[in-house]
Amino acid sequence: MTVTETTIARATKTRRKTRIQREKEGIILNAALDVFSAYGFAGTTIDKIAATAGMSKPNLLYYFASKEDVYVTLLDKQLADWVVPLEQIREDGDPIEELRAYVRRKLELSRQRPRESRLYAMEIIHGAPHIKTASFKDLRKVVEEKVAVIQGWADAGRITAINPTHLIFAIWATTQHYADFDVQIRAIDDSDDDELFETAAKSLETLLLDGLKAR
Amino acid sequence: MTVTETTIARATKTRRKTRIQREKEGIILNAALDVFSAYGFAGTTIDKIAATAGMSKPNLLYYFASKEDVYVTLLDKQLADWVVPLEQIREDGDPIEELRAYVRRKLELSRQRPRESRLYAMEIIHGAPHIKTASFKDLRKVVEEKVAVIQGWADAGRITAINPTHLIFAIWATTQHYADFDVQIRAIDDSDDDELFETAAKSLETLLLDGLKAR
DNA sequence: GTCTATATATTGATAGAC
DNA sequence: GTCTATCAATATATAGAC
Repeated sequence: MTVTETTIARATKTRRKTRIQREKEGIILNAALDVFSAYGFAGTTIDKIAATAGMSKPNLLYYFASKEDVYVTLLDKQLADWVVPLEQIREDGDPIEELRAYVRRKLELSRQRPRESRLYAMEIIHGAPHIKTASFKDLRKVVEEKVAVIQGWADAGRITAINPTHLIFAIWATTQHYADFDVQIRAIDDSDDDELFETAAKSLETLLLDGLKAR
Repeated sequence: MTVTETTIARATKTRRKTRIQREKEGIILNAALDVFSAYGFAGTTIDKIAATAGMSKPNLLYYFASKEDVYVTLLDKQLADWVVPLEQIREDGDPIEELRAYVRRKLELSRQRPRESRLYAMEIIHGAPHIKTASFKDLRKVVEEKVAVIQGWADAGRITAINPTHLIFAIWATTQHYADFDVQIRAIDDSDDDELFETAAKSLETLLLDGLKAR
């Protein structure tokens, strides 16, 4: 066996072990997202997560130090993804089209990742006890940046005057509502998934953006 | 002592006892609203509520049979108040003015009763395990009624075409956002309470209603 | 790495004295 | 009506065998 072969074998072995570990962690995190987003942090037991993930409680605790460890890992991941759609707004694009695309992205996330939306919403409603001040400062920085962009558009007369911060709040609120208040919406509206989200998208564009078109 | 006097004394005594009981229950419910809205149902302990209410745990359980009993009492109260602002929309009023007043009422509630808003939001996000199907049916009925009213305004050309159901969803989402996501909003916006809500009201009117004005 | 068994802590609810 | 003491049930986390 050559040195090269040995190196490859060792690297492969290490890599595979790591990959398996990551797979297990992925299974746990996916199960945890199910349970946390449905029952909240306090309402979730390690047993429930372990059962959902198809393993025993001590086995789960072999991969994560504690229930809080699992939760914070999940939350940090969500926080990182949180601002991405906002960051994608481009100053040099067409204002209405940029905002329209932003609303679409956020609504799409509500549809495709409602568990993440609910997890985040619950954490905020509870006063964000697990979110570091630094994370909020990062969010604030991105918001301030995009607020300046939108204000610039308004100043240039490319959209009508609006408070950009509250426009962003309104986009967050309306799009996330479809994930977070799903139960209530389903009790009121009988549309199937496709129809509901298509109608929501059109309605939100009309409501939030039609009034912004410079005349 | 005459019969009349005895009767009065007895009635007074009974009445006073009931009033005191109601006062105690009120103190407990207020404390419970504090704790439930901050920590959720599972995250709340009877001890925390009792301590906030300034009494012992067994004393609290003298007035309410269980933790769930306290919670459901609060939730039912909130459910009853929930649809009132919507019900107040009048078909024979000016459409934009009726909707404007509705937005104001909902925003005002977010400001003055944020705990109730958060309690309700958490219950919905968790899948509304304590809300009876009948309650949702009541809500649905009121929504359908007002959807017909708004649709009628649109059909008559008094407002521009919009999906009334999603307009109502948007009003709920945006107004409640200021109560439910308070922590996040405060991390982004430094305005004091008065300024924040005044700017929010103006922004929501512009965003949600300006586009609806018939032209 | 995964299991069973268990130590330790918390909590909902009750018993019973005053 | 209010208290102290306590029971019974859960749940987090660990010990230790395999």
